[in-house]
Amino acid sequence: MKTDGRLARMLHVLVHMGLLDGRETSERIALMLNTNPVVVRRTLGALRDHGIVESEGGRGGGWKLTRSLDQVTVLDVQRALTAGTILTTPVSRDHPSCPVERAANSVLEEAYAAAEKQLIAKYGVTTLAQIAEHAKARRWQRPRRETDSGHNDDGA
Amino acid sequence: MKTDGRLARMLHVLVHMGLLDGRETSERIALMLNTNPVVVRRTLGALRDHGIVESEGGRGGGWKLTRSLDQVTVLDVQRALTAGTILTTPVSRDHPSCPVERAANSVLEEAYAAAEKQLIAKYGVTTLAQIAEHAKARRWQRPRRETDSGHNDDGA
DNA sequence: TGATATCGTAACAATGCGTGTTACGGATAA
DNA sequence: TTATCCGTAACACGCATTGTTACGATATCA
Repeated sequence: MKTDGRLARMLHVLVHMGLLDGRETSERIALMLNTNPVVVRRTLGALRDHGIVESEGGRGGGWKLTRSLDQVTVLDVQRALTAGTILTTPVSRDHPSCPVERAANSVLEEAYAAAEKQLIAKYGVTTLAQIAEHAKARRWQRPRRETDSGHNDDGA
Repeated sequence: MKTDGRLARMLHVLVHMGLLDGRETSERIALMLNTNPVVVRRTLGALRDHGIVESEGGRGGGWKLTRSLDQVTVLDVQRALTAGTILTTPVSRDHPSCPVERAANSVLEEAYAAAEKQLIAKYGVTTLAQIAEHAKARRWQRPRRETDSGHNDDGA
């Protein structure tokens, strides 16, 4: 199953933006995410609509966080990306009036509701600042090699 | 995101098979699942490989449960369908050596691991017999209409 | 004013994976 | 020997994210 990589990408890049603390163009951000500027504008656009970042056009324009890293939770980003539920319950709709199918679906729905509740709880208490701290801790554990410029490409 | 409907379908049809308690052909099962026989054979084949059902070819052949409904859990079915994890953690792999990306991924992995643990716990204690009971209870709450033959089509 | 840098967005191809279909070979019972 | 059924290959389809190209709008700088 192909997963939706937007949340991970946004967490990644928002932390970078917070650490760099400046206005970044979609071009530079695309390099961080190993993709192209249009994808960046498309996805960051959703975050802008929810007040997490702001964008400015024209020369010298780009993207900037509207709050500090400790004031944005993973849940904020998730909600900005998709309105509804996070997990999609794998129900069947082959015979919607069949009591057996409904009973089977019920079990799955309950299980997924509980799982998602747990996800949301975790997302709600995790800030981007914590991710940044986590990243710094990792960096210290492994001494830097060559030029260490925040994000490095992986010889891909 | 398009979900994998196999688990729900298998739960649905296994309960029917347990209640009917006979050998069912992929053709008849396909009608229950509103699909075609090849899809049924394909999916039930995975369950057969894990000892949940058995199949027999030739005239009078078909599919049958190898155990009673109270001896098959939702987890058994899930495991038969997919070997690895149930949920797919939505990590990014844009710059695998970037500490920020790794830190973001870590958060997601932990959250999903906890959510999946909960799912598994629920799946492990839920048997097909319980689903069958649930279905009966529903049936009783709503008086039957017309001919009630286990599974009815939905005028689709 | 004109050149340049950036965003905003439409349009369309590529990708991945479960699903749907057709086809055909093998096996089993009447 | 014939009628069923399973087993499996092969290929098209649906659907959502991602990738790409293109072009218009806007803001800055000389």
